[in-house]
Amino acid sequence: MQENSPSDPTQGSEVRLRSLDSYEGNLARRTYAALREAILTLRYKPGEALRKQDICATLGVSRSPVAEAITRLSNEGLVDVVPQSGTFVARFSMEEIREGAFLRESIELACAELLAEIITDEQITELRRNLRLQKVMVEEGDFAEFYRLDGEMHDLIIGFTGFKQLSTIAKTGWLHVDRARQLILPMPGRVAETLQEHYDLVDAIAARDPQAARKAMRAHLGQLMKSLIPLEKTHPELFDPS
Amino acid sequence: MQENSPSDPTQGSEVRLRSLDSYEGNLARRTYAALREAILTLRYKPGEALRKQDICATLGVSRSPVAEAITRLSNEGLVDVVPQSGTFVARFSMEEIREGAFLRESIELACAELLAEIITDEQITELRRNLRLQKVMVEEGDFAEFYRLDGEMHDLIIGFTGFKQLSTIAKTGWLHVDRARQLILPMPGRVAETLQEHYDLVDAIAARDPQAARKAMRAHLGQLMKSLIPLEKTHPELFDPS
DNA sequence: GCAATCATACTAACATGCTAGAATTATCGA
DNA sequence: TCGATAATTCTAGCATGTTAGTATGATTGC
Repeated sequence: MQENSPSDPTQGSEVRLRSLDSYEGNLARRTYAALREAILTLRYKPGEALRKQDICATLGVSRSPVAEAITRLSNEGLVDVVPQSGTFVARFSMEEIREGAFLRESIELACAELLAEIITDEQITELRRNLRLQKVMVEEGDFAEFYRLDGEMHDLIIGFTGFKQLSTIAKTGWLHVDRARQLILPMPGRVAETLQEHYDLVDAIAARDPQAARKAMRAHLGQLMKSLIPLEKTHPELFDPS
Repeated sequence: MQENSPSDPTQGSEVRLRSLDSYEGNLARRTYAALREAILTLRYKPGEALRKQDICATLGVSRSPVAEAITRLSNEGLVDVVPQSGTFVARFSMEEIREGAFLRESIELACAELLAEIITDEQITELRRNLRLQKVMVEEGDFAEFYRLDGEMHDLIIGFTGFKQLSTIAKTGWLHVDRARQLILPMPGRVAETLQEHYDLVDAIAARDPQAARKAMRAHLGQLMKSLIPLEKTHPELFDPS
């Protein structure tokens, strides 16, 4: 379990957290953001213990903001707090991943259906602009930027409904999916397929066809889940024993 | 704004919070539960300032658990924290209410659709048992118990999908709707209609008819929203200026 | 060598002191 | 009388001391 170099046991935690300057808000919020990013990018490994003292020392803050940050992470299910014992990065759970995908599907299906009635031409243009950028990134092989645009597109779709909080909720449920997705090496072929699925989805919305939008969204998320399921066998140590 | 009796300004806060013995978990969690209940039942009025000192004194705890509780309430949008100034019970916002209803509709539509394929006979029996109890409560005029059963039925529907967290998320979005619903005096006629809508919904699920289930769910939530919209005019002081 | 017990070193949880900033009130000036 | 300014009193946010419970490792008894 101990993966740090014996010669310098503190190094591991120092390099994993970005400086708080990178974030905004009060100390607690920034600490939360730093930890969250480190967990989602797997710089903190599932099952690993979270050492408050190290975190305090690394970030240069006291225990208060760290404690508040951990409380929030616990609410999101990214860490497990064991009373009087310790705090651990949550392991993956295929159950939670399925649930997060189902939640997002539920929300986006409803949004896509609603949008098919109310979407404006400008909004369609914005979606298509995003798609063009996605295409460029696929061609250039910049997968990181592609995934960022992917997330942005989903955000746009939800945001166009006019609801302000919905995107946050969809993303929170999506956290576990996103973390697991870090383990998948992006394969050019699959990424191209994903892009095509995005085209289908936007086309359906632009055509103001709710049924087609639903179908496209289902197919898209179904493909993603298909790529995640094998992870439980290839990385069993990162998953909840269940 | 000051509604307490001038002769005893502390009384107001004392009677509004139930003893922490009523809840379980650590102090912070119990404090959160007590405050949450008081806010949702409108014992704390929208717009009102939340006095930490009073809360500490009333519950007999220090500021730490109260601060953590308020942080969680802030995440849920039930209170607004103004830095270095104060914490206030969030006012109603028709926008948020609509959004909460949309979220719940999204989730339950997806659940109802899924259930139409996988629901078991025992689960249908359990839903029908709940409906019979609802009917009794309508006949006896026990609206509080009726609403409890209402919530339980929605929980059953979501729970039958096998997803564990979904119900929590649906409820969190529903918070604002539930709080606003406290303002509506239950009218026997409307409650009977609601019961009928519940029958329609369960019938559609039991008939394993996803389309009918969707339609019934839509109609049900649509009726509820219709009863909430007038509140903004009848209780403008409880709403966000927008 | 091995199991049970005890001491030590951790942790989360809670209490409390302190600080900077906002809001309110009181004071002053015209 | 009224407007501007200064003092007081709030608050959230942060730091830190304290406590109780857990896990680990050493020690003892056999």
